[in-house]
Amino acid sequence: MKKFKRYLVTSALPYANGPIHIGHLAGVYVPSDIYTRYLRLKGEDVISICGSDEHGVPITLKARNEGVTPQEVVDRYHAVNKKAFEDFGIAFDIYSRTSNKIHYETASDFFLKLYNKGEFIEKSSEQYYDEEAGCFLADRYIMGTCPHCGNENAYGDQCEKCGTSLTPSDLINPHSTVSGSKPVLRETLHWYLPLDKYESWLRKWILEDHKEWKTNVYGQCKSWLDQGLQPRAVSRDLDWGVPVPVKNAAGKVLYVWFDAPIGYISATKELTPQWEKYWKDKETKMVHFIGKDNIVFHCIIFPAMLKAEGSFILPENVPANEFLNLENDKISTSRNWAVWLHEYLIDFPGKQDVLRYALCSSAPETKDNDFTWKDFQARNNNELVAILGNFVNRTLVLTNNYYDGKVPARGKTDPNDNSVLNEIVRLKENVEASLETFRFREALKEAMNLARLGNKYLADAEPWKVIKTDPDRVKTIMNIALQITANLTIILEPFLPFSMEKLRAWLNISLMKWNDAGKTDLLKTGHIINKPGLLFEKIEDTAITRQIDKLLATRKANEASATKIVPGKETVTFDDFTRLDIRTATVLEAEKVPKTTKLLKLKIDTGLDIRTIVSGIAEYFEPETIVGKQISIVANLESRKIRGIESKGMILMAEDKDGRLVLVSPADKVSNGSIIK
RNA sequence: GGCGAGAUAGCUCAGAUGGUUAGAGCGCAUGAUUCAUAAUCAUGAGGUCGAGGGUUCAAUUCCCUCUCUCGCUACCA
Repeated sequence: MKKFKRYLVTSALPYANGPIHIGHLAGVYVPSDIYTRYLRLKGEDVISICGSDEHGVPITLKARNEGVTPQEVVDRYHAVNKKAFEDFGIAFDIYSRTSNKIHYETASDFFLKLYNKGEFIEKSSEQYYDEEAGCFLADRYIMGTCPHCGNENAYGDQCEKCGTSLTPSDLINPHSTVSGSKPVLRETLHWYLPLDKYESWLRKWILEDHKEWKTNVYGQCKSWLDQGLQPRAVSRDLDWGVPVPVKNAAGKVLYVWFDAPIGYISATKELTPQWEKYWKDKETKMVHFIGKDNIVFHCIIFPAMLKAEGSFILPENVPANEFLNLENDKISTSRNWAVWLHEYLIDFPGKQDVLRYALCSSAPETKDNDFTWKDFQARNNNELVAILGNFVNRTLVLTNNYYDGKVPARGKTDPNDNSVLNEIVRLKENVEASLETFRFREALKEAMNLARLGNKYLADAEPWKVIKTDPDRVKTIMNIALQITANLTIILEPFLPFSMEKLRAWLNISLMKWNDAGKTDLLKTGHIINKPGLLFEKIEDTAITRQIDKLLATRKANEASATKIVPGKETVTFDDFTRLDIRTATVLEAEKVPKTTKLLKLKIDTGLDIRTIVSGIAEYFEPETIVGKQISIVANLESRKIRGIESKGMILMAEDKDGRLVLVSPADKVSNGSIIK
């Protein structure tokens, strides 16, 4: 394995439109923190970089909804998250933010460098524009009626009612949320990064030179590369972000995906004037900790940007994790289905390490995983308390009872003693090997095996019995138990920093180096230790029940809002109504449109004619069962080509709250083409 | 529909270039023990390794098809 002089560890910049939850922690920040602490313990030159990602449309939207400025929104969450990370013991060297001046400069410079090198393509396209407000509209700023479910408050990119993804032109009655006016298409100029230009280089760099990357990461990259890369716009029309630093770019900012990863660079600049040695020296190992949603940005796009710039190093590894679920349900900020870090820190004061332990133990390293409060409780009570806390407690209590807290001398050791002492080294090496390959669950398990080893040693050696017959032998036993305890303070330090600090205070020692681990004389004979307290305490059912009840209340609230009836629409005239030509018809033939999931191609008899309608109902109807059914259609809807098939009209469906579609049919058979009025 | 990842004991996960009884932790059962927060230690029960086919002397491990979960992507008038 190549040896590096220094390390640059980055953790995905949390988006500053909401607080941090356990999903972020398990996927990104706990692993990156363990890795960083381990490297520091080894005495490596390492810096850990993070900060708030503060640009982008969702923040401007949130600001608008709350009637405040975007800066106020990001100030709020930046403060909350910075403090929560600190309190939780995520030891970044810097937690910066992308609304900083230094970031604006860095991002502008980066853009300009590429611009001057001619790395961008300039292209104009048509975008929606609000003539009243005088600005271009992001998809999110356009609202209208969802063509799918009739929700009048659908966004231009997605209908939140039925989950359908949309483009603004799909909307019925589109209007700008800025001024309420009807948006028009207008030409606008943007810069594109031609990712396709880097495709073959990326292919080699990832697929050939980094076969050691995690399979989920490698596979995802391969999938993107095989699909072929397209030029990607690096700018957009928005007034919140880093302005595009060239002329004729008024009202344009860098696209958030372009400026966010540059945030790693600007944060490093802010941290140290020596930033370039971390970013531009081949002997630096850069590692990006991210969640799986970020793979494409960190493995494809950002490396392409760095490569285009020319002077930067590339990541050695991108150990992306999968997602964490909560009590069998996807974590969701908007549905409030989450355990929020800042709330956890209030509900479980002083228990940072318990959450760190629980999240690391079941981190979604190879597939999505589930966090449950019961598991959290079990991890604490059966492992931290029973195995680790208990071993430490018995050792320190016995030492205090027998020797008044003075470390006894180790005399002659027997074969079992020796194999236990050797085992310490072996475990240390195992932990190290796992950490180097980003297998944090395994590393933690091996580290805990040291406490298991200690418990077994005490049980086998039985000092409480031997003390009656051979007190000298007990000195050796307790010396070994104490050396194991001292080793724990090193090996578990990256995982449980708060508890190990406590333990060091009881042992009356200071923090040692990683390479001291494995030594069997960490505590000198005669060294005085202090009276211990409890390293961990049991978590009672009531505390767990309270958390589960909190989630149940959330679920109930969500269900109530989900079953809420869509509000009535505004009054229309009778004339409006009669403009719609709604009729009965009969399905003659039905077949699935090839290579689609939802589309059914139907031939129907409308009484007027036999025509084809394509409808997105294939998930709820088998072609065989729908043939012969009498249905209702809107016969005079303008025709539209779907998947190359001319669709004339629309089939009427009732959509249940769970999204299930049901045909709207006449109660008795009537002749085809009967008017519905 | 396309692509990627996954499916192994009640739970969380290892693992095998194909080869005698498939592993660990937690949970569970039994026994031992009392220094310790009813903690610990030992032993044990639990798996046709997602389903079906194929290749092979031999497959859970290789190949094919399928099902389910997650993600990306196409599609929904």
